[in-house]
Amino acid sequence: MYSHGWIQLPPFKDEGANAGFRYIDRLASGKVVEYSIEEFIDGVTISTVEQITQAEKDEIVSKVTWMLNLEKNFLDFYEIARDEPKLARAERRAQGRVLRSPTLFEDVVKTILTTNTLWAQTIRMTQALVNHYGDSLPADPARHAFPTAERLASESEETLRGEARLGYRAPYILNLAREVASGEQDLEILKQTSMPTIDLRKRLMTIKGVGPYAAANLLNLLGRYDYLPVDSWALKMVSYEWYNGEPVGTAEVEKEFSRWGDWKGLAYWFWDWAYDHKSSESVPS
DNA sequence: GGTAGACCTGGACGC
DNA sequence: GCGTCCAGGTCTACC
Repeated sequence: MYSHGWIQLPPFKDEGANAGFRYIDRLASGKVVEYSIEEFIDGVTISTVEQITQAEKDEIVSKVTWMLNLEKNFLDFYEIARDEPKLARAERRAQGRVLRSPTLFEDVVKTILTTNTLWAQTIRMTQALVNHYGDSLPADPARHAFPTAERLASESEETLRGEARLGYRAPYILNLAREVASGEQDLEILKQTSMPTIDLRKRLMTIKGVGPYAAANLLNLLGRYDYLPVDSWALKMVSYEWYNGEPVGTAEVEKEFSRWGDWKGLAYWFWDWAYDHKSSESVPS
């Protein structure tokens, strides 16, 4: 849940340590509900305030299973991580799962909003999209679900720039929304595809606004861990981990994690970075 | 296939 | 108060 920042992006709502999280969702029926997810013995519990049908219940269970990647087994990763002190805590903490949105459309939009900006801006832009274009939660109309592709597709680039302040990302988001809404782009099928990772990466990079970093981030979310989302943060971490703070490039990041093969992404994601420990004494935060 | 320059935004910083 | 820089990159034009 806390392994990356998604929990901070609406319509997720963090309920605090040991209290799980909430998510406002527009179901296939069009009904907008909020569900709470809490850890339970050997699993999670899901609860809603709203009255829902059996079909809606099944839909929510299916979505939460995807969001928490509950069907994934990480034993192979733990096996190779045990001998690496920097990863030894992963098994103890049951790490490996990375929170994701119910739809890949939402995760692609959010990933594009992480590029070339500060995290605070990513939160602000996501909040703006949700507030302006997401369907209201009937029980609390001030709160909203994530906007559908159809809703975003109906907006103009100027509106997305002016209202949501997406800047140059506005045409990327609009283009994606229109392709998904028209059926030209089927992102949901990519969740279960068996195509090789290299081909899936190429497919993701056909989306305007999705480059090497964004594609690798999305591949990790899709459970493909053989590419690294190398961004400025990764360069900084690797620099302080192995190069005494000297500037490094993508090649150095790739080199340091190459030995983890198909688990590269998870090794990177859950690495116990030296930078975190010494940041307060030697590195400006 | 590699590289330079432009791109929205808003907070931090220096003056 | 103002100008500059830059941040969890990507696209396009050009070579």
